[in-house]
Amino acid sequence: MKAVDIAELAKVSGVPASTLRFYEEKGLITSIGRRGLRRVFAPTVLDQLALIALGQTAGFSLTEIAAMFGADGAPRIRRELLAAKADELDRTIRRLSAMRDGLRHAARCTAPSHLECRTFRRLMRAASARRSWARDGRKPAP
Amino acid sequence: MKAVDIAELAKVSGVPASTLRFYEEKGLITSIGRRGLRRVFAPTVLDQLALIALGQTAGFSLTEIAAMFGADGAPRIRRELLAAKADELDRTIRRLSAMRDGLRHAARCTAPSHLECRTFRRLMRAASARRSWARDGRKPAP
DNA sequence: CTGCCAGTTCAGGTGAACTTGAGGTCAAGC
DNA sequence: GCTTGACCTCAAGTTCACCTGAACTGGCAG
Repeated sequence: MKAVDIAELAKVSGVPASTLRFYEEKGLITSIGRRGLRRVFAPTVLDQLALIALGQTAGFSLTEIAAMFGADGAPRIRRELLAAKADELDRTIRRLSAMRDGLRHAARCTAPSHLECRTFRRLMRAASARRSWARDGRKPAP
Repeated sequence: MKAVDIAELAKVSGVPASTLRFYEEKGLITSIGRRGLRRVFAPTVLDQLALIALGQTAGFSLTEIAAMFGADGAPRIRRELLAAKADELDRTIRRLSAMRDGLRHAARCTAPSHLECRTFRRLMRAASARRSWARDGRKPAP
């Protein structure tokens, strides 16, 4: 496996050089050395980048993702963390699904104003209720 | 219906006073007057706040939400916009579902490193591929 | 040897959605 | 009448994930 410089890495990964530098500064990736001033990366960085992309899509912050790499750059992922994120995603998905259905309904609902549509108002209440207990961190009793 | 001052509105709506002021500045809500210095709001603002919360959960930005109110504060929502957002949500949901399933698998997968798990690598590839064409705005041919 | 050009560092900017802090004001209670 | 405390304004700060620009450096072509 041969080393790649930042331009090549940017090209094959699709990640802009500026972002690669930013990631290195944040400790998400590591350059294996320099050729002159130029960073040189091991090809395994591609895996790390893919992992970063994955983590982002899953909703992890860059800081959280950084914590998932060992000093060697190999992923050290706690499985409970993954399960927890999966559960979180599940909740998000449920919420978004309700939202999508509500939007679909509202889109074809014939009430003169959306405010007069029951489904729409139910959604509105749900959304504001969610915010209320998101503010103080507790869910009201059902 | 009686008017409410900002403290009361904050209490019943769960939205901090600072946020209410911010929303007013952004044109999302309107105070009906002042009592001394204090803002006084019409109770209908509660509906607007609920609508804002709804829009946010649906993924609209505050600017987009602002555009959904007429000058009178009554919602003027283009139905096509709702349908479009519903479609967008649909795509998001699909993506997140795949992610959730992948995470669940990875959480109980017994491969020594996640990098050696097929499912995990498939997810990784999907995530980086998605980013690549998100960067230049086109989806590769299937 | 010289000059080019793609890389480098470092400071600062972006935008979204708010929050915080300093200093000012006013209606109400004593 | 004076104090108090909640609200006011305006500027600036915060977080996240980057991007931009200016000034600089070094390998390589000629």
